[in-house]
Amino acid sequence: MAVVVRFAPSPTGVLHIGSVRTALFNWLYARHNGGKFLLRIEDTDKLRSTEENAQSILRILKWLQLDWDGEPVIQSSCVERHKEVAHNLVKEGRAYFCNCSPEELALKKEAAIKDGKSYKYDGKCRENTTNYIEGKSVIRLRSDLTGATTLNDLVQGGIITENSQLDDLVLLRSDGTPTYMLSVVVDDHDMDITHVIRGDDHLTNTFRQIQIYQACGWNIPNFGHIPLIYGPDGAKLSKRHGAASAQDYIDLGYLSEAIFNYLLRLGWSHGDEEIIGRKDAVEWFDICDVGQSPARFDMAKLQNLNAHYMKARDNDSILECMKPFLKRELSDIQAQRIIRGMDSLKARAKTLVDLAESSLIYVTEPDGFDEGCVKYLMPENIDLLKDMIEIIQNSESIQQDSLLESAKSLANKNGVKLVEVAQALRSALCGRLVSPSVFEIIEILGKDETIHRIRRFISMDM
RNA sequence: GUCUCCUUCGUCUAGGGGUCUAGGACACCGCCCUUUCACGGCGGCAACACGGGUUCAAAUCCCGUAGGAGAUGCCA
Repeated sequence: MAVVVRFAPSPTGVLHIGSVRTALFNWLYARHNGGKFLLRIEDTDKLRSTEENAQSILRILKWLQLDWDGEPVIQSSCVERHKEVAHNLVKEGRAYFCNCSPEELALKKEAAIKDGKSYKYDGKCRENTTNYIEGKSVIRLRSDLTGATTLNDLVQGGIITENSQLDDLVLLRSDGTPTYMLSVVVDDHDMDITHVIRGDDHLTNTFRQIQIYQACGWNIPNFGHIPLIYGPDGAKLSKRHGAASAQDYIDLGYLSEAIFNYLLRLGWSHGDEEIIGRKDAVEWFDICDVGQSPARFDMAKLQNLNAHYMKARDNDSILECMKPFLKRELSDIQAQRIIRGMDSLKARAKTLVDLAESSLIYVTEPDGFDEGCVKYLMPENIDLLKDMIEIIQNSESIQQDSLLESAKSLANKNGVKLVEVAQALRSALCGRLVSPSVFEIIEILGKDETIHRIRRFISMDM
């Protein structure tokens, strides 16, 4: 049987990082099995859905290279079909018109809670298949409330639920629009979905949906419910934990391959493998291997992975990725400097934000000096810097190895350690005490810029 | 409240009855490398939630307990 899966986000907000993982697992499952990965935009909540959100979801899937097959299905365009299915169900006696008002129901619910009982619709209108009141009636499924339903979940295993736990769910609202429960089932059936892989939060809904499948006389697809992603405190990951949307992580300076690898390893593993690229992921992934327990999001591990993938990228492509974080245009000479210094820069950065920040040394002279730099404006340090200016000026080549040797002998001559010379230079050139090798920086900056920055530093009054 | 699911180092996980004095990775700590900070190398700390069974043998199977999460909408 050919595998057909789908990712069905609703464009009522930004794409949650947990949804991205759901998309990833669906995509991997499809690609691993040579099946199809379809997309469905669930925009039936017209009030909250926006075109902008829909576009941003597509953009993020593209960013992660989770390519989908065919055109996305827009759920709102299937509404007539959903209605038709609901009304047919009434005709067949599998559903009915319920004329109970929301107020009436709310009262019953309140009473049930007061009695400490769980509320379920009492089936008052169960026999009504004829009296449809426009604008008032809803269509409810006549659920089978006897026996039990068994779900063989691909991730969670066998789960049995007593049907008596269910009640007659609403299929069509009083305004005539279909509910989510109906829409998903109809669309998944119409799209020939064979495997529904989705978040754990839908697990209990699945038993209701199975009843809809049965009422329609349709084949029930396979289900796989993947655990939700938690924040560091063990609650569902959300905005209050900081970054929760995919866009948040893009803005934080993470590479798509780092996100891909991190999300994949969250709840899934392949022996001791940690660094897993797309090719191996497709080859190794199986939904059955996804863990049953929820995982907490660990930013430190993501950062580690991101650092790895930044080093793995070639310098030109990493510069392109970093540009948006620079928030300024680069001249050719600035770009060339950054490229030359990139190997050293990359080794020190966890994110593109870090990288952009540290690359600034090749873009402009320091626009401020860290507190610790002041020390290097003491007379004896200024003398060292003046000597360095002379050395640099008189050097035929400012190749970093020879500069290092010169600095060593200068330090020696003055009875100080090399670190004194290096930190004085670092202060002058970078305005801070942390950077790649100062001699590398000098080599890349060139004689003129280096001497300019040192003189500027010496003349500073701090 | 009711129903459902989950529970191995701080975190992600390996483990599917004996090979477990429980393995890997991140984080953390120490050492080495070193002009700073990183990178890298080496080493260390650290876990089977608890209680009962089953078995010659249990992290692994079963049952409870506790804790956590989700669902219980005319939201999706």
